[in-house]
Amino acid sequence: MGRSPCCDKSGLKKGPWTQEEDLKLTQYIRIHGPGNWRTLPKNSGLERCGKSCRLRWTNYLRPDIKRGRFSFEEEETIIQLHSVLGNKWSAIASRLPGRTDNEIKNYWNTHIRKRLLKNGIDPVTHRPRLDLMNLSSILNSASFNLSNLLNIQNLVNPQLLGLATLLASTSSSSNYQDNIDQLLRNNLVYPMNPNFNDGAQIQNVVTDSIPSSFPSNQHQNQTFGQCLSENLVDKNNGQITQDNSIPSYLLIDDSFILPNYSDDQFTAQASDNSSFQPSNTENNNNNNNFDLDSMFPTPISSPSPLDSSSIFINGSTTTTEDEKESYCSRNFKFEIPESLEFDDFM
DNA sequence: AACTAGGACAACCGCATGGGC
DNA sequence: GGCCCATGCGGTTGTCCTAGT
Repeated sequence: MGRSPCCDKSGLKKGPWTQEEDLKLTQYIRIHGPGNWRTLPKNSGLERCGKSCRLRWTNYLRPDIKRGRFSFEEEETIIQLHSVLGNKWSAIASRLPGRTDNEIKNYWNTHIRKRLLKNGIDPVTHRPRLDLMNLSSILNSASFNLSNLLNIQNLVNPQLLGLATLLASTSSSSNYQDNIDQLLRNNLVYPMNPNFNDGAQIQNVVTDSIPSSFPSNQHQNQTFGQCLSENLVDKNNGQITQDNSIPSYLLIDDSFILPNYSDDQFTAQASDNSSFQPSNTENNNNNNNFDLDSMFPTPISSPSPLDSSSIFINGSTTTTEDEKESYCSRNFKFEIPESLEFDDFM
């Protein structure tokens, strides 16, 4: 049986479209409008399959298509939507005016997906790659001395990996909130301000939840935090809430700053070159599962006290390459020695 | 300058879906 | 309800371009 072809393909042209063909198609649609794709080629004089005409029109010739490089905001939107919708490119495209599903799909596969992989994020689940996370236990294993062999200890902080593993693996357990709360109590993470499409709705809430010890009054225009979904924030009390539908890496990667600590405090460099030195409040939690102080040692590989990309400046729309590059990896940078095959971890 | 590998993106293919008859 | 057709969708392939050697 099998489905009959959409048109008789014998003698029909395939491959890249010529300017002449584009002109024919555009002029025909300008007069008759899109649709009736099966009969369009015959009526317009094109030796193309109707399906091919439709694709050419919808993906390339349509006048409302926005061409050119994706903006930082568009990229954020794609990542966010993909974490919720998966490979529903048309659904994602419907929320990005001027962008086609094909364009978004290509951009995902050629840019975003690779960047996520590079930064240890599974592009399908949007969670940290647990196989990478297992490096933590491997590195801590007394019977396994690869870290010494490769001098990798200076590149990967096992405890940070352990934290990520915990957050990822306990996303459906009650411990999850405990761990987040613990980090918040110790000012080791700060809820971040959304700079996102629906951010305005939750901006105030998140701002309110910034620890009082943080000298935010010095920087009226800058609030800290990133919360990619209002589901993460209880609008009534500003508390971070657990939502199992949100991939846990978002909580880690995009919802919290994991500052680099040095001498029990961290410094941060803002875009206006002013610096922050929030006080480090007392750690009153005696039930630490982690050695929190040592979780954020002197920056592992970054020369600056705190990678400036870890600060998300409210309202900032700057899109430097560094910012883009760091978007998916503000907190977890798995720097793998060149001598180590990245594919070995996959 | 020539060649090659990899990236980027346009286009294709097969299947799914929905509406009309 | 079943069939056919038009269209939509997502995965894959093909082609062009560019950087590196």
